[in-house]
Amino acid sequence: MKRKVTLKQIAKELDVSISTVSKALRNSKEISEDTRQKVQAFAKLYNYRPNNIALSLKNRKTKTIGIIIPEIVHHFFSKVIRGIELVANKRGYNVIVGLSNESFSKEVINMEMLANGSIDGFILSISKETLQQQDYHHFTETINQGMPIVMFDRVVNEVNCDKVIVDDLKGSKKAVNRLVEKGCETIAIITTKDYVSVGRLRTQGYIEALEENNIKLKGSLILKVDDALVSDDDLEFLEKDIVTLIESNKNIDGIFAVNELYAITAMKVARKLGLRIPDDIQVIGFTDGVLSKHATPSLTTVSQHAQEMGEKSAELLINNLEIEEDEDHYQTVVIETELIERNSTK
Amino acid sequence: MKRKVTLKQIAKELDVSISTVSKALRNSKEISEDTRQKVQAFAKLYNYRPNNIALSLKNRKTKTIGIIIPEIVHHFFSKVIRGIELVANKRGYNVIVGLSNESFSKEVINMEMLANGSIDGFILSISKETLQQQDYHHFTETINQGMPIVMFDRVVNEVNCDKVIVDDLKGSKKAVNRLVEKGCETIAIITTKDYVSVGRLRTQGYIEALEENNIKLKGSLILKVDDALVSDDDLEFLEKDIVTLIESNKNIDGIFAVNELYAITAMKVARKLGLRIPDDIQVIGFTDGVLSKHATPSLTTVSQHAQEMGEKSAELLINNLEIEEDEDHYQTVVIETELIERNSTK
DNA sequence: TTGTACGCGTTATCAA
DNA sequence: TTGATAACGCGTACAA
Repeated sequence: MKRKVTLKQIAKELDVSISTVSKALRNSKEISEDTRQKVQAFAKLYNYRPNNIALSLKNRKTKTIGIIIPEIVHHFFSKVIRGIELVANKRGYNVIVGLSNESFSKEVINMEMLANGSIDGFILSISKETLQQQDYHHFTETINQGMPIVMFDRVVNEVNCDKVIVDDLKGSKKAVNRLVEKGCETIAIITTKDYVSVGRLRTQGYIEALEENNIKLKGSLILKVDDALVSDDDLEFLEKDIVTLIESNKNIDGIFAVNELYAITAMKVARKLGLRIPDDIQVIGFTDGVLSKHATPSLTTVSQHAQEMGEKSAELLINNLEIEEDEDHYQTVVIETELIERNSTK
Repeated sequence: MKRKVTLKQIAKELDVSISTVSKALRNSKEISEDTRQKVQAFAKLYNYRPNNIALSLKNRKTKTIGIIIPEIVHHFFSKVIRGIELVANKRGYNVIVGLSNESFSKEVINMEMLANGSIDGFILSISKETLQQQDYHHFTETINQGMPIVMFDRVVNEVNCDKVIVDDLKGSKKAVNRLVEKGCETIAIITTKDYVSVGRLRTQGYIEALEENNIKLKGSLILKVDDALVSDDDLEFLEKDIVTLIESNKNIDGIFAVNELYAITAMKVARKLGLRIPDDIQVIGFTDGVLSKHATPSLTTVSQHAQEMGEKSAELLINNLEIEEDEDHYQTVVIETELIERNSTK
């Protein structure tokens, strides 16, 4: 087993000083052609690579980005990671991932763990618990210590930093407008409780779209779900709620769901009730995941361009890191949504 | 903006030496109660945290695990990551993620990047390109340098290290046996080309199960797909292949597919051809992802226990890291599969 | 009880 | 052209 070699070992072996070796390897022309070649040959032979940790310590930067997300088993978040990783790698950065599991304390602990020198900056999406508690001190403290943060998707006005968001409002308006165009007159929405900001915005988009189309808003057409369908039981409750929704509004001909799972569950329930999609009811979802694509019928959906969000977030962070610029010049980038039409609409 | 404070700064501020501060913070009883309290109070006030990088350099260990996977936008892999992260965090480790994107060169580059001091060990699943080229020198070299590797799922005999695998053979036998039990007599398989080891093993399980049930093997019932359904075009080809499969074997009453996508595509095609599931054809897949659960009908599937694989991998690696034990004592842990019965079988 | 010195691996500065 | 030294931040053996 040949352990990693260090400058010191090479120096000892070749009987020169450490600094000579270092310079020779970096092609400094202070060093004679002769020793340079000798050193480089030796280094190559023993496959010398500078130790990242030592470099990090010396340079006071790690070339590593910390990602904190609520959940990794989720198409949206994994796509964002892919986007981040893509540009991070291209620009010579690594990516270290922490999961908050939607918990405030895990979010705090994870951030503290990484903030102590392991990374140069954060890209994160806020956990639900944090959003509920509205306690954002760990973010502001991190920023105050000079460590930049880029927030994506689940962001919050209280924290001053770069942000990358989806235009949820506009996206859901697009969806509802399309349903109207396709002839729907009674459009229901299946959404989350309001503390999830994206849910709130998408609900608002629904409301505004109806207004703009002069369709009267009806409270019974708005189904607010308790979110986080983790267990199968939750799913059953959702199904029952949807049954009620449809049965108490017999003339529903369009459903807009703020996520994929709500949408395909709605389709499933509708079909069970003998309704046909898209003939009797048209459905549009939000989020472009696997379920939408492979459901039968495939689901028309508002794509959030998750990977692009990741790419943009990484660009923002790295620019911030590398271009020592005026701080407080934070920007919020809005990623446009795109309506992907498939077979759940006419 | 108050930057992170170091021992040196505290020492200077309190007019004591650095080592006094260090000792005081670690509750060394060499230090007088008096100064200890003073130092700790100050440290708390300024929220002192030791710098991870400095610790890593000093201790020659980073408390960080490197994960290299082919693809993160994939239920199986993200679940494995979740498992790894879970036990890693519990044992005080962080997790750094590199994506090979199924490419040999990206796998090599990513590993080199991380191997130079950034991490203590690897958990990885081999990229397809690497499997095809059968070039495993980067793994053996890494191991030779004293950096442990745990491979999961896509493993290879040529490399000597800890491994965590699914019992693909037994899992697919379970599936096929179940189809037989449920009355199927003509069972087709949709699988990958043989260089993907899991595909090969699952195919083999299919063959053995048929033999054990005295069902004659028929070449035309084996559909080997070129894998990696990335584009929509690929998917169309797959659908056509399945159409051919079913139409040229009119009596097919069971399909075993080695992954989720193949399985639900098969269901889709079958339905298009006017066949009913599970009445006319029963289908079983492999991998327990979202598609299986939410498809209509929901898919009976062989669960791989991805999260458990991740947990086990992390345990193996960390044990290896922390218990300076006899090397060459590598083990291969087999995670049992579980048949989850849903509605695509009778 | 406190402080000095050293080493982890590297690079930069300055001296020889 | 080469080498010694300091510094990045920390912990610890040893000296005071």
